[in-house]
Amino acid sequence: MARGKVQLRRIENPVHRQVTFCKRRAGLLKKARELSVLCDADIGIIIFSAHGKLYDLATTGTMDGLIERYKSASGEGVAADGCGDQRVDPKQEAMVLKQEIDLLQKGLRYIYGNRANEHMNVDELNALERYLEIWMFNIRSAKEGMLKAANEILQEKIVEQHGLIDVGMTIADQQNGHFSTVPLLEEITNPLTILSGYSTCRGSEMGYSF
Amino acid sequence: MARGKVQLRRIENPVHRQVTFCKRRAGLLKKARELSVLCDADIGIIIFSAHGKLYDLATTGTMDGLIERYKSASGEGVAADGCGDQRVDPKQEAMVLKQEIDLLQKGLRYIYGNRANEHMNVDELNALERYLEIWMFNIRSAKEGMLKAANEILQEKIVEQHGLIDVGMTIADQQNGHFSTVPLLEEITNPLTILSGYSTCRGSEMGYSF
DNA sequence: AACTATTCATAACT
DNA sequence: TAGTTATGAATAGTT
Repeated sequence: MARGKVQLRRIENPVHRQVTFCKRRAGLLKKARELSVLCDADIGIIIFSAHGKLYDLATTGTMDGLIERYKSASGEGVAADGCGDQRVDPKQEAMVLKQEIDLLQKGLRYIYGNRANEHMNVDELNALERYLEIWMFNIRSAKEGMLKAANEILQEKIVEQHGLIDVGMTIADQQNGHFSTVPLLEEITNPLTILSGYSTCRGSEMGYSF
Repeated sequence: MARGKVQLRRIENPVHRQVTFCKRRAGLLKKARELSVLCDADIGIIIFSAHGKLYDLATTGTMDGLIERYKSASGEGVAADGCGDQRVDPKQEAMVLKQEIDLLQKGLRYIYGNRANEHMNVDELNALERYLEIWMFNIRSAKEGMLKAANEILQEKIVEQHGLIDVGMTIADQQNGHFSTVPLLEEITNPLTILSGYSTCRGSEMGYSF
């Protein structure tokens, strides 16, 4: 690296070794966070110092979530795959879901809990923000779908009862919350698919008015 | 890096992203091996690519061994809180938090899971949306706070170094993610208090620019 | 896959 | 323990 090429062997001087450990550990975690953000990867790192102290990083959710995902992914092996690209393995999707929940719980603890015990860096905050934007988009889509369904039912009833077509718009109040029994939209495309790679999602930019 | 500074955000071009993923993944694993040898540390790395493919490294023994060690090492000492935040009844706040998490988990299952088994009515969707807006507001506030703190530090350094007051705005890059060690804002007013009853929260309306 | 111009990480030093 | 600097490494864009 600097001021002399490094030999790839254990540093004998304990002081030098400790200093190098701190610096390189920070560098390694930084690199991991960068890779995670740049390439949309989920990364977990576990480091035990020579004296047994634990340092860890999970770029997505929690380490436990990543470990579970690791166990299911590595257990199956690559061997008997056969069938080509099944786009979504339900098991892995469940793992991703768990990670998202973990991240959100961490965010909640951070926001409402004892802040001294929680540390979220900018990367984690950005990831959480991205999830929240996606979820909000879905929720608003769902509400809009319920509104449309309700209006269609209203239209049908009006046509039945009056024997003519209502030329005006029938708009149910979006805020009145009385559609509890209306079935939910059957298909809301998974935003992680259709929106993957988007960075900012505002309702107005999506053509919706909320 | 090289030939132009990299922006710390997801690489949009899939080809570039894939190439960078391969290069940086190799670099990360190399750094981990070096740290392990130089400083006598035991390191495990788990990487899931954006498409779910697993890459891993265990510098000592197996990943499973490291995971076991991680679980026993990290399992200790989350319990004793003691010094809580006295402004609100901790018990009640915990209940509220749990309810929020339950609602969010339900929302997640609805969005990503088997929709047939989940039923959310408009009231629940509205409540969830409100929570998401509040959380997003908090997240953005937190990010802005970190940005301000970073800028203050930069300002101090500039003043120190040049012995005069900088009249321009110093804006740190919000995306570079290098504020991990900046202490988080001590006070973010609880939005459930200040924002209760608000219906729509847009960054632009709050005077923030994201 | 190989090549560089650059930026980045860091070993030695303070 | 923290900050600076000279130098080696990593890598983004390119071929």
